[in-house]
Amino acid sequence: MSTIAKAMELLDFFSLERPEIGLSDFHRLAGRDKATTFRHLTALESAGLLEQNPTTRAYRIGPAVLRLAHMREITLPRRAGLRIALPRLAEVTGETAHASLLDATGLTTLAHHESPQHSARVVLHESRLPLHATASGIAALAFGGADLMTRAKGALPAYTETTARSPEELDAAVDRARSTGFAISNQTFEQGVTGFAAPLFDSGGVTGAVAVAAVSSRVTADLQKTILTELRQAANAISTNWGGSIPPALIAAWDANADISETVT
Amino acid sequence: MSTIAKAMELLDFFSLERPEIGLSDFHRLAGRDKATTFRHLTALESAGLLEQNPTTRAYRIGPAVLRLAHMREITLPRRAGLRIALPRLAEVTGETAHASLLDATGLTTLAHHESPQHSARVVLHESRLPLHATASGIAALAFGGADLMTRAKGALPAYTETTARSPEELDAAVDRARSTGFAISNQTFEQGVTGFAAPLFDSGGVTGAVAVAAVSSRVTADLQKTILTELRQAANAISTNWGGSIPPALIAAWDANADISETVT
DNA sequence: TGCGTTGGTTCATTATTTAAACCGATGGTT
DNA sequence: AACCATCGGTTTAAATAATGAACCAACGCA
Repeated sequence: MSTIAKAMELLDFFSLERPEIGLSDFHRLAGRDKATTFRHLTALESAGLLEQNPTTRAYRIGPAVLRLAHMREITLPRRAGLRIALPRLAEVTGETAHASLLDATGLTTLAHHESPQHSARVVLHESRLPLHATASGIAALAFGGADLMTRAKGALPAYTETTARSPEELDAAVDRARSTGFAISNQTFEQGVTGFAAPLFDSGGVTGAVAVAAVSSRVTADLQKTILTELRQAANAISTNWGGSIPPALIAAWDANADISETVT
Repeated sequence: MSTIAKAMELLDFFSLERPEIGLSDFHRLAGRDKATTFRHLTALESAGLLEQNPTTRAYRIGPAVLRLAHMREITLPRRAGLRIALPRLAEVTGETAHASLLDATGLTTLAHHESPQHSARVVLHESRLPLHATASGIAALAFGGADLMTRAKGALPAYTETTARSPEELDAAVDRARSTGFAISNQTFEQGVTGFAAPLFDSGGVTGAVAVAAVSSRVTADLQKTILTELRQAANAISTNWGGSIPPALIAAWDANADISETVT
């Protein structure tokens, strides 16, 4: 592994729950030598990707990422395309809608919108979504490249009792999504949450997914039909906005299943 | 120089004007070997900090920075503290207000607000501000550490005829800012723009600057007085919001110069 | 006092990075 | 159609930079 990759890995240890990490913690988390870890951290710091809390000396995300993120959003607007579609999706379905962006290792939540309709609604707290355990991930896998699939099969941690545990189970879920045009996950990532997702495309192919996270107990055949109809429209609108288009195979899958509305098992 | 630092440097070549850069361009810009550059780029890409435009194969900022920026903004809100102060500053002065964040190599614009009062107003198009040529930079230098100053003196590119060209000129400008509590730059970065700035503090010291960019021809003794008064209030409000406080030396400087209102030379 | 932390540093050993040359593909020119 | 420049990407011995065990100093605690 390159030293650059090793240094970058350190960034992955940050999360909303652990926004600041000290040298010794990094040393333990990464399982690398303390001196090595220290040099990596200072290198990242001098680039502005990290900074030290002046009182605790713990490391946290630095200001440079704000500049980079700003630049990306200006030159490659993604959030803008969600501003209409996502609130509508949340409002019409009465559930939580979110969109995420595909990268080398998984999905990153870009934006989400909660419906004010119900007091009980799904609240998202993870910004990184695993490919194998979420509807969004399955949707992306179903219409993404083969390399994505092999990477997804590399590790299959179980989040709930219904998470796909083997490559075969994952294949089955992905095949189902490919033939219906939607991924539906019944509490595979979080208890009590049923996910519905459709893939998103830009000019280069699959780049993410749009999804509805519904309270499982509220999902009826009717609601499911509404969600899927709306999801199809949202995926269309967002993909168009991103300079992509829905591939013929997906349109065919959607059309073939337009009237079928089997409820979640 | 560490290979990590070399790889990170590549990120600095991106700008709003140059949002996508190909391998050969990087090779030329960085002045490093093509194979080396390639390895750095792929390393950054696999970490998600970069991604390739699928059609042109050129590299651009990757989706991982969105996740990191999101996390930083959630756990260490900076923009939130500007939402009241910046619009007020723009409205009362009738000019463009902006705030920027200090990192290892310069200032990054965090947010800006233009006054609707005049049709002619300063429009910012640079997100990176040099320390030696902007009011914001001088303000940060005046109340920042010595290491910041040595770094600023490392390179002194001239943007206009009045940009500080020598370490001595820079020292003079910084000393002036230190004794008055404000940095005032007369067209040192862009023709026709006069900058007024005050430093911002968090719990660890100087972290940025708040500034007003005014159309030079409009600057009168009256307007300058208004700007400085408002700037002082804004710097106070924002620093407090960021968990910092104005150091006694700066309060003293402000108080000593409260009634003096020498116009820009 | 002594123990267990913390963040940070040193230096011989080792492994990775480096750069020149090379490759195939693409695109524009004559 | 042959040519030439340029593109992204790959291969090698040689050089440089990364590594990790041991070591500091400082802090908190009993």
